[in-house]
This record gives sequence, C-alpha cells and structure tokens, in this order.
Amino acid sequence: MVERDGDVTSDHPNQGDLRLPTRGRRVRAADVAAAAGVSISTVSLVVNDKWEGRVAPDTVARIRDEVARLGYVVDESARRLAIGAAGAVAVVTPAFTNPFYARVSVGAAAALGAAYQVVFSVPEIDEDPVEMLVRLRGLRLAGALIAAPSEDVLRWLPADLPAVLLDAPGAGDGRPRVDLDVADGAVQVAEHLLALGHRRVAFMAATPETDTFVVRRTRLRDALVAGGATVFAPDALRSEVDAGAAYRAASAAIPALLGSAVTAVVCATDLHAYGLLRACGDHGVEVPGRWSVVGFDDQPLSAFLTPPLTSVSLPADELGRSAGTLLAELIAGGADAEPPAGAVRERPSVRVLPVSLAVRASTGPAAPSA
Amino acid sequence: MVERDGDVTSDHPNQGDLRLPTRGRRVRAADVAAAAGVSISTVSLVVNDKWEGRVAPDTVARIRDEVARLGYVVDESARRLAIGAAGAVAVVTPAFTNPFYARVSVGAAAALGAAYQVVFSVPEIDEDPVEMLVRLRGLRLAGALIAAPSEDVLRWLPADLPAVLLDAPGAGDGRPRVDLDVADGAVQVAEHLLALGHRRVAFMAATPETDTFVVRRTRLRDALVAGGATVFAPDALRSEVDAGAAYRAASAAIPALLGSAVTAVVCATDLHAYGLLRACGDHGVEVPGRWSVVGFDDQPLSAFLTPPLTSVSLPADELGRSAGTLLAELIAGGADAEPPAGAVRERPSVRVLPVSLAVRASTGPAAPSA
DNA sequence: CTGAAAGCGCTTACAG
DNA sequence: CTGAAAGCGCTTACAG
Repeated sequence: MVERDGDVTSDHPNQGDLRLPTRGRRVRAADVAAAAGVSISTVSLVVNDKWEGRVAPDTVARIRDEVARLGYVVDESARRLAIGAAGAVAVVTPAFTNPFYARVSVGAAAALGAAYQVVFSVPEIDEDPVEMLVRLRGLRLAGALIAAPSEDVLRWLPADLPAVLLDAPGAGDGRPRVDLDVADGAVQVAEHLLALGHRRVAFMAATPETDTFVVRRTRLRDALVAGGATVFAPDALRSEVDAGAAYRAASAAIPALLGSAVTAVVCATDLHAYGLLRACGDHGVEVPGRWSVVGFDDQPLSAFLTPPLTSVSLPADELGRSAGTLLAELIAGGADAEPPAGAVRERPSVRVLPVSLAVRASTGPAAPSA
Repeated sequence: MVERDGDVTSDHPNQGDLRLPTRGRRVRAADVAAAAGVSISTVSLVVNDKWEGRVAPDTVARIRDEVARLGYVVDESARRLAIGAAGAVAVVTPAFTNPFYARVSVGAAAALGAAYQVVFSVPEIDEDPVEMLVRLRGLRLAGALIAAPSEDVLRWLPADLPAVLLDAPGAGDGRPRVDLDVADGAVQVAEHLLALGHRRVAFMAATPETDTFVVRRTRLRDALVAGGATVFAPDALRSEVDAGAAYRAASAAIPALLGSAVTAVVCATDLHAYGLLRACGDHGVEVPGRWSVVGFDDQPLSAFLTPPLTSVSLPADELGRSAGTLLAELIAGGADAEPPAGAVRERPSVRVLPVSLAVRASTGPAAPSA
C-alpha cells in the first residue's frame, strides 16, 4: 500500500484515522459502481458516452444519477495513463503582458481548449522555454504552437512533435506555419505615406530584430524607395518592444531627426509609436503637423491615443485561432507522419493572413519641406 | 493488451508493424533500467533524487547517463496517479487581454509555476468558469486563485478546496484573500484633487460594478465630500471596462457635463480614462486645462498618453505573486484542515497591498469656475 | 447487456 | 545497496 499522508486530496478510505477529514476523499468510479450496483467497466462506458447498444438505458440512468449525486469526475491522470493519449498542447509566446500576444494566446486557447489542456509558456514565467518544453514532455505533449520562435526553441523542437509556427516569416525549416502578411502591410503604409506626399521617412526599429521585424523594415524601405522616397533607419532610433524603452530612444534621437527633413516616422510596433508620440509631445513636435506617425499591430488602445494612431491592423486573435485549428488538424490527421519511402515530401501548409491599414489622425499631408 | 492505434505517442513496442514509426515510442523507466542494468525501482529513486544512501554512486552515474542518452522524462500522468498528489492550480480572472489581469496572471504563475501546473481560466476562453473548474477537478486541483470572483464561482467553490481570492474587497465569506488598498487609493486621489482646488468632481463608473469598483467610487465620494467638494456620478457617464465603450459613453455625456461646473473627472479604471481622454479631444475639452482626469490601475501605457495620465498605481504583479505564495502555503500547510473540535476558527488571512498615486500631467489646478 | 481482468508507467514500503 | 510486488484509477478487448 502506498502511503500518502498529509495529502489534501488523499484517496485513503478514512478508516478510523480521525486526522484524515472525510471531505479529502475523492470519489472514484468504484464508488459510483458500488452505489449503482454495477461494475466499474459499466461506469466507464457510461461516463465516456460509449454505452449505446451496450448498456441498458435504465442502467445508464441509474449510473448518471449516482455520478451527479456523488459528484464524480474522471481522474485525468488515470485516464490518460490508460488510454495513452497525449493531452497537453504548449503555447509558446514571447510575452503575456504584450496585448498582441495576449490576443494570440486567447485565440489559440479558444481553438484548442476543448480538446487539449493548454499550457502557456512565456519568458515572464519560465526562464527558459526549452526547459519548460522538456518538462512538458512528461505531460505527453500532443503538439506546440510557437509564436515568433527563437533559434533555441526551433533547434530543440523534436521532428516528431506536431508544431505550428506563428508569425515567423523567416523560419524556413519546413514547419507548418501561420503568418501575417506584414509585407503587404508595409506596402500599404508606403502607399499611404507616398500619397500624402511624404518623401523622407524614418523607421524606428525593434531589437532584437526577429523575422517579422526584418520584413516590416525592409519591405517598407523597398516600397518607399520604389516610390521615390528616401528612408532613414538611424541606429539611435531603435529599442526593445516596450513603450518606456521606445520613449527613451526616441527622446534621444529626436534632436538629430529634427535636423533632417523627415516628415514621417514608421514604427516597428505600436508600442514604439507610443513612446515616440510621448517624446514628440515633450519636444513640441506636432503630430501629424510636423511628423506623421505610423505603427504596426493596431493594438486596441491605439485608436484612443492623442492623436489616434494610424497602424497596420494585425488580426492577432485570428492568428491564434487559425494556428490552433491547424495544429489540431495536424495532431488528429497525423499529418506529421513519415511519408512513404520515396514519396515526395508534401509542402507544409503555410497560411498567410491578410492585414489592413487603419488610417487615423496621426498621419496627414507631408509638412512643407523644413 | 489495450489497443491504441493511430496514437501519435503510442507506447506500443514497434514489433514488426511497419506503420508505427519508431519515433512515436516513448522512453519508459523500464527502458532506462534495462539499458543501465538495474531495476525500475532504482531508476525511480535516482530520477527523483531520493537515492542518497540507498543507491551506489556509480549506479547513479550509470542511470543518469542512460536518462540523458535516451531522453527519458517521467510520465506525469503515471507519477501523479502513483503518488496521488494534486498537481494543478487554477487561476481564474475576468480577462486575459486586460493588461492588469495579464500582469496578475504572470505574477501568480511565477509564484506557483515551479510546483504546480497552472491552468488559466478566463471567459474569453471558457464560456463558463464554473464548468471549467469542475472539469479541472479531474486534474486533481490542488487549489485555485480567483480574481474579482463572480457570485457563481464563489457559490461553487468547494469548502475543502484551498483557494485565495484576489481583489475582492466585498467578498466576506471568510476565504483567505489578497486585496489592493483601493480605498486608500481613492483617498489619495481626493486629497490630490482637493489640494489642486477642485470642488466639483465627476466620477466615471464601471459596469458591472464589482466590489472593487464600489469601493473606488464610494470612498472617493466620501473623501471628496469630507473635503468640501461636490461629487457627480451621472448615469450616462458609466460603461464596461473597455476603452471603446468608455469612449462612446463619454462622448454622449460630455455635452451635459460641460454645462455643470465640473473641473475634474475620476475614472474607475485607466481604460475608462483612455476613452474619456479621446472624447475630450473630439470635443475640444482641454486636459488638464479645463478638466483634470484621473484613472485607476496605472497601466504600463498610461504614462505615454497625451497628456500622461495621473492614476492610482495598483501592483498587479505583486498581487498575483502574493496570492500565489499564499495559496502555496495554504496547500502545503494544510491551513484548510478542519480545526480541532471546539477550537476557535482562525481568522482567514487577508493581505492588503498598498497602492500609490502616480501624479502626471493629466491633473492640474482647477480651472477658474466656468 | 454486463463484469473480471489486464494493462497504462510510475512510486514506495518491504524484504533481502 | 538492490529488486519484486502492490497499488494508484482508469479503459478496453474479451468472455460470458
């Protein structure tokens, strides 16, 4: 007999040990079976809805009554051990407190939550996502959803673990992927600014510059240059994805920028734009009078800034939901199974979600050249 | 033999069945034992670090080598079933995409994540938190952390489930709790406004008005009235906790408010303040020239608004961390154990975290009476 | 229509 | 210092 005293959810029958409160005893299938006068097998069939044609209807009713009366819930550990199924899915993102990833996480959980236990991994909680993923293998990981994956995570990812990458336009390792069409978003920004007469544009970059940020910067540059504009991406004008860091960088960079004839600043993310706008306020730089400002993300709050921010609207929740659905298919369909020897390896599915530019008051006609 | 074909993580030895890829086979303690030439018991002792004085050091080394070589990870389902321990903790909040609760969640997970599997429940994912909590019982819930609990959740909460309530100043059901001293925050706001000469103040309320919001409103009112000010809480000036809803409510309410001699508006949350500020911008109401505006929460972005928002700074991460730590103590210490018969039931621990007012540019001297 | 039995992978007294 | 065995609570062929 395994001893487990002091355990709040002890399963020990309370045999005369007054220190073990009765309420600590879990209800087992055996309890339901005894109460209903049937075997454990029958209880299992009923609670798993596999009784049709195998258990008499009134037996079913009796068992259901007892389940409700006793408050029986199948023990997940035992169930998973018995059926050998993987029950957990990991959702790995770079941050929880960044509303973009919060929305991605919610979308993913909504798509997967019913079938799997969703476990979130963010650096804010787990120092090391790889370490956490290793630990999760103990939960029999069914799959993983990885947003803006780091090199480390990609390197670790076992080939046989169904996984979907999100928002990783550059990660070309043949994994199924759901991306946002940030390249098109950048083009839309360029067209918008060109139409407003902007010909000298600065870009505020993100560090570290992951795939999506590289795309945002280079495609914007290419499209602007093709339209006859000049683009600056000054070293000083870059920061982590954080409004405070962006504010400090922008504050330092603004004096020099004012010397150039820049009429618009495009930011790698809305958070950068928040910091920039605040710094503009400090320096008396009027937006959009002197500079037009554009962001990427269109966070829920961006429409409420002063001035409201023109931003590339990224469907974060749909990104999460779409990736979640794809992962579920992958797991269920065994799309990850080894192809027959000699077969042409199927191209992994890459879904690209469209984005749109939300035009607001932070952009306007280019100021007459300073 | 239990049949489990089509299972990605099938544990079937791959005996001649070519359709079952080898990589799908999990490594079990038995594999490590065989490889190291020891028994399963010994492997268990070593991986659980219980070998001191019981296993020869070079046996330990040999086993560790094999564990590393084979990539063995203890199966959590089997482990939990064997030790009968509860491994999961639920964190229930009203929202994920509200940065305040995102920070609370991160704090809680940081405090609990090492020892327990943290499962988040938010309405955005699970329609019904109660239903989800019931399902979680199957995971042998060790405890729950419940932020701004609804009546439903409180009613369901089993008496024997260790639970900590967060930010629930009115929930007087004797549960251990961690609260924010929003009452004091309201007093600080009142003092700040009175000192600036404000004597006619409006309050923008939240719907539904949960405990914490009632405290914010009533304590502010009492403190302002005690200081000789008049307080309005117009029905029109209230909305859900959402910047868009707040914007619409504020837009509709502003014309009437301009008719009153109000010089300051205090908002139930920063999100309300975002909507109000935007509406003020639309209506040409200068902040703080005409109205001073104050929020509650001090969200990370509030310092970057134009003007930067004066707000009651609520330590969200500490709230989560503190509650997480308290819950861990509760679970470990069995503080929930039935007291000895006749003993005076100990008062539940209620921790109240101090808050502070972050004074920024959105508040200033009261405008001369209109 | 129903139940006895094996098995999932682990942990832990217990007996050497 | 080491291993055989029981038990955790469930599911699923299998035999009635």
